[in-house]
Amino acid sequence: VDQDHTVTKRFVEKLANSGLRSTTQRQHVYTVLLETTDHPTAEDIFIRTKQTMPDISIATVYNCLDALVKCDLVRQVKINRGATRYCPNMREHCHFFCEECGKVYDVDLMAKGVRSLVRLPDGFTLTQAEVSLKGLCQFCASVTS
Amino acid sequence: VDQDHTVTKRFVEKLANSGLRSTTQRQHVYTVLLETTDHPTAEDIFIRTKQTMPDISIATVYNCLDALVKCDLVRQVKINRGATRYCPNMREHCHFFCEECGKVYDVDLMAKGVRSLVRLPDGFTLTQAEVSLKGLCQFCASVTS
DNA sequence: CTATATGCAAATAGTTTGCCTGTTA
DNA sequence: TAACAGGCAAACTATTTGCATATAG
Repeated sequence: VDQDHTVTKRFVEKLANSGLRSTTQRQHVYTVLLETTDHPTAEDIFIRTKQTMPDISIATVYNCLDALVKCDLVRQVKINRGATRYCPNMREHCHFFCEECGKVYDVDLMAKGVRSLVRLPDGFTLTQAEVSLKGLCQFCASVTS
Repeated sequence: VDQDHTVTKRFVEKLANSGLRSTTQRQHVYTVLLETTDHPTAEDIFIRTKQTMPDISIATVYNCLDALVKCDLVRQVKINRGATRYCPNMREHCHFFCEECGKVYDVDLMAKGVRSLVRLPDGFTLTQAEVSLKGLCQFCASVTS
């Protein structure tokens, strides 16, 4: 529908702003990400993207993800020592990692935002801030061990 | 000196609290970490630890780091898509990653702390919070490209 | 003593690279 | 029609595992 057209236009513009091109592969990868609620790894995204685009390669998935990160359509989420995860939600929020079940949850931040917390030394320039939390999710916490 | 004795005692206790043993290797790895100002990777730590303990293996370094993280003597720092880094500074602070030179800087947080920023959903239990920042350090920012 | 930790080497992720071909603006 | 992006396979880097031996409590 029309929403689709808008997304596509924004998509092309965002990429162009960073000197990057809109390609079929980048569109598919982004679509896959928008459909996820979990925070998939490059491998997860590769598998899901192959459903609509069987010939895509893992190297291209990495390339697409790098492009989407560079133009601020997607952000990387690093939590444990495993694979990097990706998140298409660019609104300010943070990630909660459950140490028991391994799930990653989006958690809202209070109004003031991350920047209010930090006093950068003179001359430092901030482009991105990320907050990540660890603990037990409501389900795992209730299973008192 | 006496400080040494104190550190060792705290070290043994911290490990014991988590049901872990104090070993020569864990002591050396921790000592190496305490001597660093940068935020070394497991590989960096391996190389430095070999200077005082030539027979240590990389698998043991990972084991030691996991043990030190588990008993809260050390924290992991994950920033880019490369190797995990380690930090022996457990006071509340965050990490600034310079996108140009790749250095990691410690940055203080304001008094309120990270927890004031976050409203966890009911039933969630928080054990650790980490803030990481990206941008340009004062040196790289001044070299306007 | 015995559970826990180490050393080694090989296995397994996770990510990047190079080179040639295809596609976008 | 350039410059940029994709496909493939191989290279590389980061981390984990299994098993025999050593060591801490």
